[in-house]
Amino acid sequence: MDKPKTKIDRDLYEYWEKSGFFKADPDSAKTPYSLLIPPPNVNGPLHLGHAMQHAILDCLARFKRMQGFDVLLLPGVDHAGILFEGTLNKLLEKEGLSKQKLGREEWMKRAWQFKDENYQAFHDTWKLMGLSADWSREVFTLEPKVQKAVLEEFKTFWDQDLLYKGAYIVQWCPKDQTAIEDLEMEYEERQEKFYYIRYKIDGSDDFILIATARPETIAADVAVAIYPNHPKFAKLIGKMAKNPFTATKIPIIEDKRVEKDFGTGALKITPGHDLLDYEIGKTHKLPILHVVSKEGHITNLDPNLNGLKIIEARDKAAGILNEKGLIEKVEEYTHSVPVCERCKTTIEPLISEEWFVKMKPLAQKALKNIGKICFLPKNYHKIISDWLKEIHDWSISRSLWWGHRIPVWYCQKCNPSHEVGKDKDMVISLEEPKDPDSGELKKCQTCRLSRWVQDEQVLDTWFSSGLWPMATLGWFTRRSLDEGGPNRTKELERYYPWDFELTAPEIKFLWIARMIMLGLWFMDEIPFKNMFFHGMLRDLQGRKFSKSLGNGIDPYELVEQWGTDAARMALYSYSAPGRDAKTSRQIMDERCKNYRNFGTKLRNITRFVIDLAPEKITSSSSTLRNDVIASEAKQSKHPDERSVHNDDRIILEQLNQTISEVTKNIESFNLHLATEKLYSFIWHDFADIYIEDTKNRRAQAQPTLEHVLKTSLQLLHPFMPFLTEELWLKILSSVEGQKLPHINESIMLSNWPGSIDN
RNA sequence: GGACUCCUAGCUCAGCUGGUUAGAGCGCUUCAUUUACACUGAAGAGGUCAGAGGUUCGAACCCUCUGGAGUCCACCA
Repeated sequence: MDKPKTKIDRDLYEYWEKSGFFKADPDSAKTPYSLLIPPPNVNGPLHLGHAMQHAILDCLARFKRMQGFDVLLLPGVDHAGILFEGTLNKLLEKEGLSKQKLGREEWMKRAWQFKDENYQAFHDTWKLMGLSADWSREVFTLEPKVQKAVLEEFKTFWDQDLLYKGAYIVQWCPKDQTAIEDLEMEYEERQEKFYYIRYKIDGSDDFILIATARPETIAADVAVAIYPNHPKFAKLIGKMAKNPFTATKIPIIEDKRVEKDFGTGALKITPGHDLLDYEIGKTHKLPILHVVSKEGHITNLDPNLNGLKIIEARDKAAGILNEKGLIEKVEEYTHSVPVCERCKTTIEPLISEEWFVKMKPLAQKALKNIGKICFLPKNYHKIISDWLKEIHDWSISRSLWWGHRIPVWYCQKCNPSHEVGKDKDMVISLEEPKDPDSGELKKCQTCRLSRWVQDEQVLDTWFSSGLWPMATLGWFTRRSLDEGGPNRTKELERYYPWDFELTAPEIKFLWIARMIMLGLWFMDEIPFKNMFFHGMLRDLQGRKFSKSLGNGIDPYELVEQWGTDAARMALYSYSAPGRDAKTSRQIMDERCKNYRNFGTKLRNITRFVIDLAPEKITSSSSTLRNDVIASEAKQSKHPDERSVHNDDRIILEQLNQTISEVTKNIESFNLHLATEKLYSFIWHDFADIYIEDTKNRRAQAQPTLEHVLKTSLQLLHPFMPFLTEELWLKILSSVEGQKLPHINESIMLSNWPGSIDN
């Protein structure tokens, strides 16, 4: 029974799209209003959160269009580097395949295939939701347009000395085989053993007691550090301790970063595998040893543990120490262990060659200007500012295949170790570097050969996503970089900064803060005027929806069962800015059902008002039609002043109040309040009271009935686009007896109702 | 350790800058019985707005404290 309705929705969508109603027009004389769709990650299907985002964006877009703005609702998709690669590799694993087995070329083929599948699914869902986006401007983050923007970003950073490459300690995910940044980690509470180990003092029977959770890394210990003036250990300063595994002499040093009350107050220093140790090692100019490989195995630095996985090595190391009588005691303790946010693998801090961006100057500029952005809820201003104040350098390289490959080429002969610097044999370029004049391959200035190899790594996803507000509008696509032509497209001039952007709070730093910094840095202007953080939908126990928990709610199923409009309305009821909400399939069904019923009510109202109109007022229908077509907002004039019944006056007053309240609430992004008002006005004020009261004076009330109905449809259209359009066209065709909609009669083109000035 | 948010009817949630008897949906009770609409209508029960104190003529809303739930950031040798 719902099938034909879905069919009508699809037809309507096609009608809108073909008529070009979704398209922005940069040449228009209208005031622009721009909304940027946060690009969903192309690694999996859209979920309820996406559906809510799309419902909100679409509502605002439709509202602004009706208000007479030139609306740009720009869609796009993110390649989602590490996330996508992880998902695909898991799929390949099931087929018995892997990255290594396939090789880069074949793997990339599969990757693009997988991307296309998801992409198609996105489009289906978007259209099903009624998203009125300008499809002609859709952007994918790996397309040439974005590549050029990314190149520009990279090159500019390089020229400004904000970019560096080097071997530093990083958070390494052994499963994904790449460095990740702090924001991509989370912590898991684990119960582990805490070993108290004796490090012998060289040339004495004395020892220094050290507490550690990682005995397997002892071979890479290069010092023992105590906090300054430790009452028990201070006398040992200047002496050497002996590494329990390698018997190497290691110095005992003082450093105030050691906590006196943690463990024994003495810390083993392993600069190769711990962030704090790395810092302390740097200060004291200690060597760096590697005992954990990028695969998460012990290296040959420790012959006893060589090749073992971390966990195995830990037990064995403890065993060996125990045999040597070096373990004083073992405690059980719980602490949080950093894991990869994506694959939950334990992170191994280790030294790796990576690229970094110096963020201080960008953050400072952002801090100066962040006040120009209107955040909803407004406390996000503080949250993001606080983070910006504490910013550290951004590690932007990832050892993946899926993403923007770092646009740096090294001379194979002169720069085999891929060193980086103004005086090194390297070139920044998307393609194999060419000479701009001859078009031939560029020659290395040292060896005059043209054998270039590109950097193996790709850029962090957010390096490109951070440019989203600019790249989508053609930032730096108008000129090649060497030409110096205008870098601002018409679109960029017109639609940047964006009027509205929204997102889930979980990517406020990864994405939003980056966009703010990059936008200000490159455009000298904030990227968006209104930044809306919606709440997170959670299950009834307050957990996030996730595939692994299997507690997700498929928006597609809701739409199938209750219709798009009903599903949208249910989502608006959860859209209060920044408010998390608990829900379940059952609760979503209840709400959807309620709004499905509301839709039916509206359908019945229309049947009553239009289909069952009294015969004698056929003549007034032409008035209605003119009214509808002209539809000047201010012209929602009220019908026939002379015969105003008191009930008419009341309903028109209520209508007026509804208009101003709904308008105000949409403008302040309180969609949940707008829908609530419309619901109670249409159902209770209009249907239950007014319509009932007009039954004994139907003919007299008919013009008011039609007027209120028509205006209600308009007010409701941004929220329930399909039903309102269907009924709107029905009203028109009932007047002229036509069946098919004529262009320019869509409710989308009607003007937003204004309240009548009394 | 630092920051933020929340606790309102059985359930899920609204309640703008403090202002008359605190709202919605679902659920519940009673009635109406084919009405444009049963995907309905009418009537109703149900809340000392987490607790305590304070400011105020007046507090669900502002301040302080306590309790509970959750999120984020930092850290856990």
